[in-house]
Amino acid sequence: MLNGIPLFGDLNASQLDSIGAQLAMRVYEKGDVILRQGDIADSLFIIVSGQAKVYMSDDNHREVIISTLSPGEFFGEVPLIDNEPRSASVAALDRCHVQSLSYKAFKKTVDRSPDIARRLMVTLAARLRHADRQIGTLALMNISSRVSRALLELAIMSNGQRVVGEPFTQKDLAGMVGASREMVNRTLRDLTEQGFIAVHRKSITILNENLPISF
Amino acid sequence: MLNGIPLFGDLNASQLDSIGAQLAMRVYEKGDVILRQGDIADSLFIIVSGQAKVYMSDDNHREVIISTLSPGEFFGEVPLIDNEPRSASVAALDRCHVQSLSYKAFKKTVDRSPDIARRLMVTLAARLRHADRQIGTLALMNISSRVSRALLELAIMSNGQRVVGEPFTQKDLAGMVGASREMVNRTLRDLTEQGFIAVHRKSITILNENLPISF
DNA sequence: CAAAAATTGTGAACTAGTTCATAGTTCGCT
DNA sequence: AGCGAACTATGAACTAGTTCACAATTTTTG
Repeated sequence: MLNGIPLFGDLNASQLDSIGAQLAMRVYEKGDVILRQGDIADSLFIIVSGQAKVYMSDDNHREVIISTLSPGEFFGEVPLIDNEPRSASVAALDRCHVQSLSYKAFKKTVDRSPDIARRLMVTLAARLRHADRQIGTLALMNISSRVSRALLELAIMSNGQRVVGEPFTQKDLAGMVGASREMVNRTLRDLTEQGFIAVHRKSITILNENLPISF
Repeated sequence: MLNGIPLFGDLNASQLDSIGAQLAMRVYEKGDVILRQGDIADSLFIIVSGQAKVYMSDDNHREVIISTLSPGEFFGEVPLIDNEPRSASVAALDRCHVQSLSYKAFKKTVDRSPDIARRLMVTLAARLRHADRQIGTLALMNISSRVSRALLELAIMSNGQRVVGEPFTQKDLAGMVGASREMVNRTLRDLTEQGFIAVHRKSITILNENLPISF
């Protein structure tokens, strides 16, 4: 969602080999924290399978989800650029296979393939756009519109229908739109009653693209 | 605030000359729109004097201020990277002198001085951190905390005191914290009564760094 | 300097959203 | 298959914040 460009997409075989030697693969179970806000950083991560959430939380267990990550996406790159501690935490939404690459190794790779620097920049730009839109949404829209917007953003095509499937719970949705879990529940009920969506088990199907988003 | 690194800080004289030839200076009066959300972009801007706001607005005249820009800072660079339309508008908060540089010319410059690409990236990273923090603030904190946070962020040292001066009105502050103007007014009154700040004319002095920011 | 425009200040009514409490469901596990 | 944990659902009481209305003050402009 954040960015469809695989970071090491079309390197040649020997380039991939030399990176491959530096990559370490790890498996995280649902709920496992992959990296933590405030930590000193020295590596970058790439999601191979599963999904993860980027989030910040406050003293009292409340949490905002800043974005979600899907296979092919990388994260943890910002401290590489500015040498500051990690600005958010990342945790697995379901079982994840994640590769890590030390900044040291990554910098070497960038030197060999300046095209990767460009991809990094395109990704940063996409994230910035996304974040700014989110700020606008939080500041200007009511909860029902924010939920609608989140659904449209999370939905993927499946059998010709837009569906928001696992691993997203109502609590996750609440974290994404900055609202209580109860309000998300009531909004989903209303959208269902109005025929915009259908909820089955853990998946939500969008029946009508024109979800009510009002300012 | 977003970034103190001047974009063309230490180019040599001939490099600066060749950019200089491409720069166009313009003056904008308070309130003038410098660029507009949705526009196709072909240039980058650098603030020489004055301050500007980056904002998004909805159908009904409500507006969120995403960030403010001070002399030395540049803006409008995101479409250069991803070729998408402008994601926000920028308007002058007071009289501004702004230089514009076409993407074409900028790209040429980047080729000559790869260090500029690095600075661009550092700025993007800073903006992303700032935006993410803002998302967290909007989603997790109450208005009084958001106002306190904004004051601390906007304050500059002046005669050994932290002061938020012109050109910020209560309406601007409201846009920055995603709240109504009235609530900002009431919060400022409360903070004054509690001895945290002092308001004189259009400037706010912070008397006690420990403004009440609670989650 | 006077009139107009913008900004600030505040009370009162309203409303969107939270929080709490509690029950019903589904999930995951041994 | 059965039990505990997590998730979903919903009503009711509460509260933070909005909106409206209007007055007072400050700033801008002819």
